[in-house]
Amino acid sequence: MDFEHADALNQAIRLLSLRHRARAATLLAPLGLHPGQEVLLLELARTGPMIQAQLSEALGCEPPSVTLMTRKLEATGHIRRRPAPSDKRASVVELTDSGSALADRVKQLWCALAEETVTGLPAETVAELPGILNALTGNVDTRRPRHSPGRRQAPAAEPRRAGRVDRSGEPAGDGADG
Amino acid sequence: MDFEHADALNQAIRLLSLRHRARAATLLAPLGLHPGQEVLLLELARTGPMIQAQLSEALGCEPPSVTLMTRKLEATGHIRRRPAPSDKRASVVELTDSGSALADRVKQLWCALAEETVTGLPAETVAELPGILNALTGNVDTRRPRHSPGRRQAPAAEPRRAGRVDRSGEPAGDGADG
DNA sequence: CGAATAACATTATGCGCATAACGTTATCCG
DNA sequence: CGGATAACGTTATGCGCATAATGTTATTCG
Repeated sequence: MDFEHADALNQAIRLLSLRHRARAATLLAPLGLHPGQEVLLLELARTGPMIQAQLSEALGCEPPSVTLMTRKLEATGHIRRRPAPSDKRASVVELTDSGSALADRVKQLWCALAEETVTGLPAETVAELPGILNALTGNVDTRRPRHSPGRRQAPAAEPRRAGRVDRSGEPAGDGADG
Repeated sequence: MDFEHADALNQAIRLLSLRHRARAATLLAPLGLHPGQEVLLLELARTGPMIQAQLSEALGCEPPSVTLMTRKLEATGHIRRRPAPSDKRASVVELTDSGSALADRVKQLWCALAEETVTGLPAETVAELPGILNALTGNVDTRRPRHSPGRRQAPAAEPRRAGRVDRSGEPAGDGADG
């Protein structure tokens, strides 16, 4: 691939990143949220309570990012953190009632954002987009090299399955052991 | 669009952003560069000396970002900043020799990154990607609303044309007046 | 001409990303 | 059992992004 084409592609990705994120920021601001926080709320809404390590895995970001985001969202009362019952290293994160309500609003603006993003594109293209983009992501994913199980992938598969924390709090312990 | 599809798309964009940028970071690190700085060097290499306002416009980011990046790249000797001859508000940014050499290396890794990104995708899809991604970007671009000339777009078109600074230094003044 | 407005670069601050390092807890294995 | 290793969350730091504010300079317009 020559430089012109390479540049066109990389720049296209970069600009989409910037603008999509900025647009999300605009939509999230009235909810008092910053880009990055919304996916954390959505993940908790989808999966239920989980420990922070599982969150960082699910979100595809590093633990310190989750630490800071959960700290802030806890401060605003949208999530709650409590020690995992059977693992003193871990803390379970869950949505509060206000957090659940907020997640519902995030879902709405998330739909609006996606619709806005694909406006004017053929339905066929729209349907293929997630797959294409995920393929690109897989190609450059240094955390999960292609065709390589990697150490990181094996643990990811297990905690995610066991990560669903029952309200009784007991499976949380098992999840943290995973 | 229902939430599931919207989520799939938004998450795909988000993850691509994170991973592509992280991969770029890995490739840029040996050159002592951080993601974001490379496009500044590439722009100067492509267009030649320009004032910072033009740079921020070309890169699609805000002026303070350019201020800090140019400051750092000047500190490492890769660019040079000098006052614009006919506008005391502006400063002209240009590559040094080491900056030009560095830009050449960035071009190489930029090609490698792009090739890595599209590995395994049909050539037809690859050819369409920049266009598709740019369409998405245009849809969510709050700085250049679709179908709206906008105040911002008018000035952008002019300085960019006149922004090409001749080595004589005189057109720079004209550019800054734009 | 001069007040009003706009442009330029900068500083301050906040944000989510990252890496590096750390202390505590849990697990593994000889 | 106990040393080695791994996992967890946290703190510190750096980075490019953003917005808000600022001071200086340039342009506009009555």
